[in-house]
Amino acid sequence: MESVILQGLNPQQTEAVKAVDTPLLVIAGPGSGKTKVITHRVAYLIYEKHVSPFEILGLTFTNKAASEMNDRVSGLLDNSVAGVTISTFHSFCAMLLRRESEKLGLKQNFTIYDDQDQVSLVKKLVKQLDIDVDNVTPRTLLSQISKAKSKMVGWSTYQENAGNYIQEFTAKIYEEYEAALNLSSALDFDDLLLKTYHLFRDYPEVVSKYQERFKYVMIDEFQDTNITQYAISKQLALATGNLAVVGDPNQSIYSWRNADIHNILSFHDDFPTAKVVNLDQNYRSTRTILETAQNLISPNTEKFDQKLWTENSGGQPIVIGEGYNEKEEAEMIISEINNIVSKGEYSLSDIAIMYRVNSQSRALEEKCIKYGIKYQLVGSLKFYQRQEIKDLIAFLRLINNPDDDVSLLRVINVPARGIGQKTLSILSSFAVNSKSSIANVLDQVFAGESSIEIKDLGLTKAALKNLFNFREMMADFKGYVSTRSLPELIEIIFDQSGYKNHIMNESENYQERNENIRELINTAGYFSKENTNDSLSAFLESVSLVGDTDNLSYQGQKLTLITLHQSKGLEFPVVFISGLEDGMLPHIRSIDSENPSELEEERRLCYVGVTRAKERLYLLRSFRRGFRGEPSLPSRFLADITKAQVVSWNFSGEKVNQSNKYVDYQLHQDEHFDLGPDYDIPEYKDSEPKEEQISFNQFKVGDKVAHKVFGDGIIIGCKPIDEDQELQVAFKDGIGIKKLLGSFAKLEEIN
DNA sequence: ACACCAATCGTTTTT
DNA sequence: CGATTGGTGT
Repeated sequence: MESVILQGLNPQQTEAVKAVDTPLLVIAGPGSGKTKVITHRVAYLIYEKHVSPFEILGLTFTNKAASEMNDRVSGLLDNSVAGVTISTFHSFCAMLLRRESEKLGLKQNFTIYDDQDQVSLVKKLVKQLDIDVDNVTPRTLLSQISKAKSKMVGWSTYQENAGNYIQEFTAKIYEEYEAALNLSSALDFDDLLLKTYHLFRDYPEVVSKYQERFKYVMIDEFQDTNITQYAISKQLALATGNLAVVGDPNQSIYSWRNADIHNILSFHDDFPTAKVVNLDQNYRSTRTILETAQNLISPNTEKFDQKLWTENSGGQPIVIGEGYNEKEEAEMIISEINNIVSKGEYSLSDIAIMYRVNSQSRALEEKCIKYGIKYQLVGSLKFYQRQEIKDLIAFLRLINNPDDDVSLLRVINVPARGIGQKTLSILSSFAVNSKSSIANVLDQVFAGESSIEIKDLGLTKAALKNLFNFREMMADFKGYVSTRSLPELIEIIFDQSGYKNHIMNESENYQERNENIRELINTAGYFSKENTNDSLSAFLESVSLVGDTDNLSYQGQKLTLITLHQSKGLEFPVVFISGLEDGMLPHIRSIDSENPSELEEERRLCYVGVTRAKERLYLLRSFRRGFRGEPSLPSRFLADITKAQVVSWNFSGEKVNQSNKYVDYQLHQDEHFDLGPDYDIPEYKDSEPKEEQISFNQFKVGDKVAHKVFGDGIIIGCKPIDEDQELQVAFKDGIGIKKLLGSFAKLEEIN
């Protein structure tokens, strides 16, 4: 058995798999077989050490990672794995808190506030306090609060240590914010972790229960954990000392979300008996790419000493190119993709374009449309963040937890019910003063439960009537929870709340919004089918923690457009990184910051992108970017890539859409491109390129078409020529590949 | 209370 | 340049 489990593992991987009775730190370089080690280690525990699957806990940071680990483990273990707990930190904690809720005086059906909810709450609090502080936005306040929470600093401690006016203000908001969450029976993401920590700290019998249950704890992407998460891990693993953490400090790119790179860097100090395994053989990339990555990362000071190596061949040189502006840069990228795909060297699903900020995708998308290239934009507009979805979810949350004021305020006047700002601010301030939720105030007003005199509130008759109707409507909805299925319930709310009519009247994107709601109803249907606990509360939790129906999978032949952050954990044969300019990557904020570790993180971000590539890597930059269009310097990171590894894109100001000439890159000395610090801003020789018109071409690669003479065929190439397009079509029946001009060919699309 | 218009604003990454 | 905020008028 042992031989089977350890088969195909290299010595370091084997060492990591077999180290099961000691703290373990695995430094897993990119492409070093990390997932393999984790899954095989689980198998080893179960089959070799006869550990029950129930005693194994795997924690990850993202849902993607959790579900991937789940798939890999169950693939390896033939379903005998049933019982291994693999989940994200956040959902693990949420599960725990629901189970132990009464100990913390928490309602079991607490609501989880996401980013948007938090912002709207903080905005409301700022307004209530009526203090104006310049340059302090709700977002700034929230990020400070979140930072404190992820370091386990409560509001009172924060207040004691406040050293200036802004911090005092923040402390005040922090205090109010906590009170508001409490009143609404709501937890934010940080609370899920923090309350779990408190639970373990204050209830020894609880922590020992879970220590006994989970004797083997593994944490993936350990470099992304924050202080609280690490503290929880220690609480869990204290009894056995059996904590295995896997990660790569060089891929720590989430410090802005309070991940602490020191967790992994000083793990060995916390656990002096820990075995440290260094996975330094790379199986993913060509030697050139790997060496480039190494050169890129080596100036960093906060890192683990690791020298990656590979048995892979050298492969192609890295391609570096510059466009005049972002449009030209996009043109270079997309036409090159079109080129290598038409030549059959790669398919679209082999290729990814990565960038620092989401807004960079726009220029790329336009060119994709122009060339008829299918693409998928990873995670830009999150399904559950869309307005109509959030609105309907808010109704559901309110049914589940009437005290959830944020959700109430969100939907009480959507669609318009004549409950305006005046009314709401009266209710709100009354609720604050009486330390109760708004729903509670309404109960008191209409159910006559207490001393609140209607006239004392100063509400108009119309407002009262509208409030009464809203309350009745919510009560009706609540009645359906036990009698109808989840999808039916959503359908009823959609219809009877007037939301359906509401979005129909906004005919602009009625179709799209309606489809989104259909999608939500479908999702609810799937959820009911697949989960034994299909309660409303469970559904809402899955919505806020599991989030998107996992990135729509990689179906079909599509080019991937993705941010560098999101690319972590993925790999592609061909990778383009766009925007290698100072100010973009590294981002301007990290350059301006007096904290040098921010710059190091940008470097790691670039490193993550580079190490996604298996065979070919293109690094692109643009001379002018954005609407300001100011000239920019090449990214300082480029200076750390040696010229020996690089080939310049032979593009020197010619019109881009003429031919594929510039794709024919040849090694040449290029004065145009100087990696040194004395870089001169190049003069662009031609006049500003004309605005290209985006013509909506009829055909794209992959379309099936019929031709009068040649018969049926499939489009394999597609090159725009002015308003027209030159098509390469592979016809059936031995006719072969023909080049045709779109406007003359009279092709018909067939299915 | 609501709809529309103007001005402003601030530009990262997200469980 | 785009989205969001604020103010206006009905």
